[in-house]
Amino acid sequence: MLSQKTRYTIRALQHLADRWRQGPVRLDAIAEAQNIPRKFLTVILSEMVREGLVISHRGREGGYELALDPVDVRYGDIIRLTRGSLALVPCAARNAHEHCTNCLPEAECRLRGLMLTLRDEMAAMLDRMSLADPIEVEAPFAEEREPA
Amino acid sequence: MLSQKTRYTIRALQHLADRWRQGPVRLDAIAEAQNIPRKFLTVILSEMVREGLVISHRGREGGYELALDPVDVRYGDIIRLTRGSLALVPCAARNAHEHCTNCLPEAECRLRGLMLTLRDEMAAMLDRMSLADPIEVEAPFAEEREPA
DNA sequence: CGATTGTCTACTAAACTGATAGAGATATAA
DNA sequence: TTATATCTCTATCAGTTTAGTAGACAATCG
Repeated sequence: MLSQKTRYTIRALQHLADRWRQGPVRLDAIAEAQNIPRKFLTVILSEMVREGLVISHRGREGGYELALDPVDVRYGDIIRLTRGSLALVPCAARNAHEHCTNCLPEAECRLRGLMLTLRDEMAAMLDRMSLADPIEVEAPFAEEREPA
Repeated sequence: MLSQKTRYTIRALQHLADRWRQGPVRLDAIAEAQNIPRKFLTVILSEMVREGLVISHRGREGGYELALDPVDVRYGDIIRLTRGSLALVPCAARNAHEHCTNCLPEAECRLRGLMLTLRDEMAAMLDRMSLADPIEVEAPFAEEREPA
């Protein structure tokens, strides 16, 4: 699962991407439009500024804007940034590799083999899509109803 | 990330798959070979028995065996079972669907759109692979060394 | 019987997560 | 130069989840 924080981050960045080159967007505007707790969003956006993905302006008329063209911000990058890695298992991370605890030697671990392949497939897709892509949304699933 | 428990589960099932039709395998044998804490493994295997994936035999010469032909146990099933869902976000689960908290309406959420596509890709791969597949392992990555 | 092996429920310590508090820094403009 | 609007940073917190353990119990075999 992506953490709530990662999800907020992605939606905040999408919000900024949609307003690319339209001047700074205030934190409160993002929080309200995206339904993200205000205080939590300050933490998230400050982090994005530190990471260089977002530029901030203080004072009147201040706010946030994307530091890069949306087309250059790929979802894979965002997730790697907030989560450390795309992999579903530490030993399958290609960037932030770590050994798993209580595992087999990596050279023998089929779970690792499988998870590496999966990671690469996920990466291929997530690194193909950027904040500039119009993602088609899908209708919500029919609501499951409580058994009467 | 997959939880440690899910990883243990998968490796335990792989162990049983490798010994399919060779009689019951004792818990201690699995724990030792797969480097899984003994007591924790009891919890895991009992759960698998309850789910019907594994059959147990008590007493002398007892142990565990897979309840199905390994070819019929797909990785997607195992993960759905232990983790509830393959999706990276609750609203993108096709089986165990749940709304995300503090999100946009699902019909408008691009994060959901993206995560649904990703989920489907992951599912395609994980449901194609079964415990019977010989997964090619990959050499461990070169060790990063501490800066001197 | 008694040794062996699995089953079940409860419990716990540690880590993580989501969120908030509040003092501080900076920019603008009147 | 002061008032105000904004963002920034560090600390803290309560709740949940996770990994793992304890220990009494049940079944099977010889």
